Amino acid sequence: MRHLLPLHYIDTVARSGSIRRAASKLAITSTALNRRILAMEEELGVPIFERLPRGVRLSTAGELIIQHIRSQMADMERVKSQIADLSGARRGHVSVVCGQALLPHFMPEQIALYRKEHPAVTFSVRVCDRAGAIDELTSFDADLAVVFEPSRTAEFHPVGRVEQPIQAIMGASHPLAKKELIGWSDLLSSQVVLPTAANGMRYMLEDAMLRKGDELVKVIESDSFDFIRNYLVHENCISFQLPIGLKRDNSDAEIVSRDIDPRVVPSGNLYVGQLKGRVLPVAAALFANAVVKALEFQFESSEESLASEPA
Amino acid sequence: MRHLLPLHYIDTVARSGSIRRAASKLAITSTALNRRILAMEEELGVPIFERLPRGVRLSTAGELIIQHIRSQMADMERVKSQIADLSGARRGHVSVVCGQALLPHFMPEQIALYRKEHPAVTFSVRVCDRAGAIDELTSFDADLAVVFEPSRTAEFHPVGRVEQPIQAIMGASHPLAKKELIGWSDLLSSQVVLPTAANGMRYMLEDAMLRKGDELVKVIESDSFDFIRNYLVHENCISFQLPIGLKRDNSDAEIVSRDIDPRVVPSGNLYVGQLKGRVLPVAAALFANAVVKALEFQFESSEESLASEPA
DNA sequence: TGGAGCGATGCACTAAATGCAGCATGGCAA
DNA sequence: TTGCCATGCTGCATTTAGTGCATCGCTCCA
Repeated sequence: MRHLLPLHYIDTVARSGSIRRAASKLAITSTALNRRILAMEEELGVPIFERLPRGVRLSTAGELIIQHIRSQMADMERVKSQIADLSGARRGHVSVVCGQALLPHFMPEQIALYRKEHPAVTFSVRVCDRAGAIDELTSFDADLAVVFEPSRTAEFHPVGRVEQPIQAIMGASHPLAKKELIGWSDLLSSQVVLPTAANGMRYMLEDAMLRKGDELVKVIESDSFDFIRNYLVHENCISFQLPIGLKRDNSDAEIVSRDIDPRVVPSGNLYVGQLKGRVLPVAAALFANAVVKALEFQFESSEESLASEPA
Repeated sequence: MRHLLPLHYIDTVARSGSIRRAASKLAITSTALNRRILAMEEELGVPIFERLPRGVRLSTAGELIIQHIRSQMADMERVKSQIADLSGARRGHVSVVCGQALLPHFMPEQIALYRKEHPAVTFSVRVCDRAGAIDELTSFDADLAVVFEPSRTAEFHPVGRVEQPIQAIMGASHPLAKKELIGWSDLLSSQVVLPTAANGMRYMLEDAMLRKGDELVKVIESDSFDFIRNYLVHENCISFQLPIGLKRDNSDAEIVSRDIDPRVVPSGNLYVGQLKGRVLPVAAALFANAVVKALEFQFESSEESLASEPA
């Protein structure tokens, strides 16, 4: 799209933090880019960027503009996707951010299922913590977010929700593996491996500790669920995971999962959501729909799917 | 704004119905315009216009695109207005469509009041019937609509509402001027002057006739309230007007207004609204606010102002 | 104090956009 | 049917806008 090239330029400069860096990304000279930006600021009557000795930064006006630009570019994508939809072939790109629990089973399954129906639709999947997901949505870098206990913002518009009780996971030989329900004293007497602070489960566990006035024995902290899971094979520790991140038939030979007393750690919610006020491209909207349906089906929730804005 | 010049071109062609006509409006040659459009369609991969022997018409894809274009241009105005707002001076343009009842007193007062606070804000006021108002909103030709009983659409997002009982108006010497409350039999025995079909009051009166199974004696029909009012001075007829269209202190020497039995003609609603999903420029949003407040104050309604989208 | 990185500017150059004249086409009225 | 008009489209010369190169002045940092 030729006419929003200038917009793309500004966006790139804003992301790069310097005109020269942006220029090299855009494969033009810094001169040309610089002058386009000057011209823009000229006709706008307001500087978009503050000039710093080491580069540029968005001015207050620039913040407004960049938001407009990103929404404009995203909306153009939506229009193109709708046009493609007219001519029969459903094509387009869906950009999803999600928590790590979605990575092992749910997301791959869902995307594969969707792509079986619409092979011309491409996907990008990025991992995010609760706060990062919102950022990705507001910067229009992601169409959809699937997050456990997202940080509350007015920007986040939930389109689906399903309850997810946090479960304890451990190596098959762990003593607690014999119990059906894990209580608070079990947790206190165990060595625990925790996800890092940005994680939604960690957030809820911290909350539980605060209420109980006790501290868990944190021996290892990691931002990788994959690492955590594999570590439990080697040492008798306990960690945590959401049902959606576990094999559905509990067929993992190395790792077992156990319910936690809900009075100790209450259930959290897994949300599917988008940026408030945005109209998604057809492909993304349909995928969101499919995901919400799948969640409700898999966890036989009695929850109604949240009402979504009319397209 | 240079970068949305091409968009403006397409918009103008769509409105003009022919490339040559649009070109002359835009003060360029038809050649240049034609080629820009061809280029656009080229990079979009889809024709935007259908070529007819007498000009062009939007294709299905074009309909989608024009909607996108208009929303983009309107949003750019919003951004510019917000930027102007940053630098202290509240400026911008507010485009309002409203019913005729708003013209004699309410709108002039409100706009004058607002402009006293913000002299740099300019206004355009256009008169519309119930359906036309929605069209103006969806084509982004108007920011706000103030309409009596607007036609129901998902596109219309009400931000304020006030009840308006339809009143009977007549010359001061009319026999019914002696009565306080006008009943159905009074109306049937009178010669009535009616607004044309597109009008909201007419709509409600037709409804009343339908329910009663009686027909009023329509001697004159006009789309001008101004004409109707002045006609009543010359012949003993009855017509109708909303309270908001009448002098508040009932100080008109020539024309008197009387309540109508609410069992005969129920109250209608006057709505202030905008296009659903749109974020208004600061000036327009603030003006909308002021208008809603004024309506509620003037008619001492107990109604709450409807919740509006966060800006 | 010198070097590195940054944005801004003067100048020559290239590519894109424009205007002019003219083409073919399809409706419309005589 | 026939001439006429308005329409969208195209080749060519011209103008305009965008680009790249070399360079300046600035600020931070080692």
